[in-house]
Amino acid sequence: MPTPTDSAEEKKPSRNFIQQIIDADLAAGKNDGQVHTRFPPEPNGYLHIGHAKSICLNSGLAREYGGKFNLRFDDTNPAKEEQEYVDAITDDIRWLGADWEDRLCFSSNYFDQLYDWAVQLIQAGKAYVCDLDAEQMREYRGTLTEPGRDSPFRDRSPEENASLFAQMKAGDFPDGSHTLRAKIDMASPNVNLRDPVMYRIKRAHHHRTGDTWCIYPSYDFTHGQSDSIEGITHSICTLEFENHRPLYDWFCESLGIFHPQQIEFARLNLTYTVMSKRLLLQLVNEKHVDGWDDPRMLTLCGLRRRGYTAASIRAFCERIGVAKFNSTIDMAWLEDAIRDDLNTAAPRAMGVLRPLKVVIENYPEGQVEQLEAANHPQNPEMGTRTVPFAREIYVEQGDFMEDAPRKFFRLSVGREVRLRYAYFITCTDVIKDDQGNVVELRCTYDPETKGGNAPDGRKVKGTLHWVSAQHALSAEVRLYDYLFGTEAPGKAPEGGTFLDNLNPDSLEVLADAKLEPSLVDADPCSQFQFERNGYFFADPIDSKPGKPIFNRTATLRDSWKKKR
RNA sequence: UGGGGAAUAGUGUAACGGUAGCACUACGGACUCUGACUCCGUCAGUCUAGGUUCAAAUCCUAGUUCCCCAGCCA
Repeated sequence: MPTPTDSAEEKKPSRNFIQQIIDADLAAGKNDGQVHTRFPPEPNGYLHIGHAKSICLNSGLAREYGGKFNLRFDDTNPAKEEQEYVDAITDDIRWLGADWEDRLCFSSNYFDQLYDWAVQLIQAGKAYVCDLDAEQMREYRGTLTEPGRDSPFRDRSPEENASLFAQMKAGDFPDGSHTLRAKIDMASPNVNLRDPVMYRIKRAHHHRTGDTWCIYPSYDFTHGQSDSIEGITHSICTLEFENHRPLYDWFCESLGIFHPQQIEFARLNLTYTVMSKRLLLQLVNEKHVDGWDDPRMLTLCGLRRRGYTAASIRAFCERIGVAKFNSTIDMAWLEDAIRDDLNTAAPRAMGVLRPLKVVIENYPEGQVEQLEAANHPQNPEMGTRTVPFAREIYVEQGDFMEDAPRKFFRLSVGREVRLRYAYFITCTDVIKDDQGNVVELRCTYDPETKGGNAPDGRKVKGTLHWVSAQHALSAEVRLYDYLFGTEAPGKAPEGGTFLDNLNPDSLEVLADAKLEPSLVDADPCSQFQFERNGYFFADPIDSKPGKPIFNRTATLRDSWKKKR
């Protein structure tokens, strides 16, 4: 008789469509059973969460199938590419945890081979040098609904083309004056096949090849062959390259070289953010954020500085799945991933973000007690620490309310609450300034409740975090919120730009939060849950010894806030 | 009015002719020295219209909607 356990075991883990294709390839004996993937960034910007999806997909597949994963920079446009980006990208990928072993590759390493292949196509009558300038070429290309016209230079002889191409390489022509084009079909309904450019003349300093070349291969003439050279079995890319696949096929077949299988998937979109390199660059250049690693940016370095762990980003990429549907993932998924990770990993501490002083009138003046607190209530192995308690403490301003509703389980005159790991206290009086603002609370404590339990068995509904006033560490704490205030910020409002969608409250700096003294030694990059507040990350750049600065990674869920 | 893709709860993603499942969100409840975590529950879905079949998300036909392509960018 089947038990529930039996039926649960029968459920197979679901396979995404790429895994299904690879399963089928392996079953058919393709590629000698090998799986080899790659991540091919252009070093012209920083990596963001969308790239993480691709990195996790590609490196994850290689790991799953016992295959290999390459990192290859597609660096064919020296005008936009820089070593700085190469360094930042390799750092980010390493941090994310993808391992390319000794296979750090560059398309620019294949420039000689690519040149030879171009000559091969010329000799085969499949490529020609064209004298049309950029504007003329556009006119000849036709439109989406009308075929293009053949270039007047299309029928040059292989000998003439070879000689002209050699001259291009030798620097005999000015930039933009000539191109090498594939001779395919100017009437093709697929515009990518209307004699695409293979080489252009561009006198620019390349970050790796320097000034060796004045002609550079186009991406289309480089990408597929680079995959081929590296023996990439499954060339996984985003949907917009689907239209290019016939062109890559044409190059591989015309050249008679190994033919990787290209598979396209939908890129990641997230609510409340923009993902395009252009817009991210604009945010940085116009200083709407503090740089590429601003914790509000969904760049990998920004997320890292916000306190997101690599494991949480990997888990996120795993959960969102892979498909061909253009989807937009709710930002809540990202937050869920980091909360999930940090909930088990982060030690707890007490920090009062918006302090309100409390004087415990019946507590002896000058007395200090060292109380024991658990570093992680669900995980005793993380040990305990000591927190000092004294007559004057700080609590959170939001933990007091004058005319409190019944469901408010915190402080109000006459109400009793527990101070975590300390005592029960009862509020007796409120002190206000001239404007009527609450500036101080007067309370009494019950000495019998030391440690947080009442011998008479009475219960309190609320437990508050607190910090001893005289022992408190004053620290800067940065509260981050969504950079944009609208779900689809890429869509500019009528007559405006996406910048109009920026959230003016995305950063709040608290100059004088009061933290428990043990945090004075917090190492840069260490992470804590400030109980009842959220997860915080000691900023690696601005923190100084004895003066940590904390970035809020994520808030805790707050069902009380929702009720109100 | 060219070509290439895609449509399953609010958001994602499974089911590959045989009980539409899972996760996130939302909303209830239990538990709680974190209004956290955890646990339990509720709401909610096959783009439309025909057809084939004992049986259709799945196969066929016709439509609808959305995305991509006219860089010497990638």
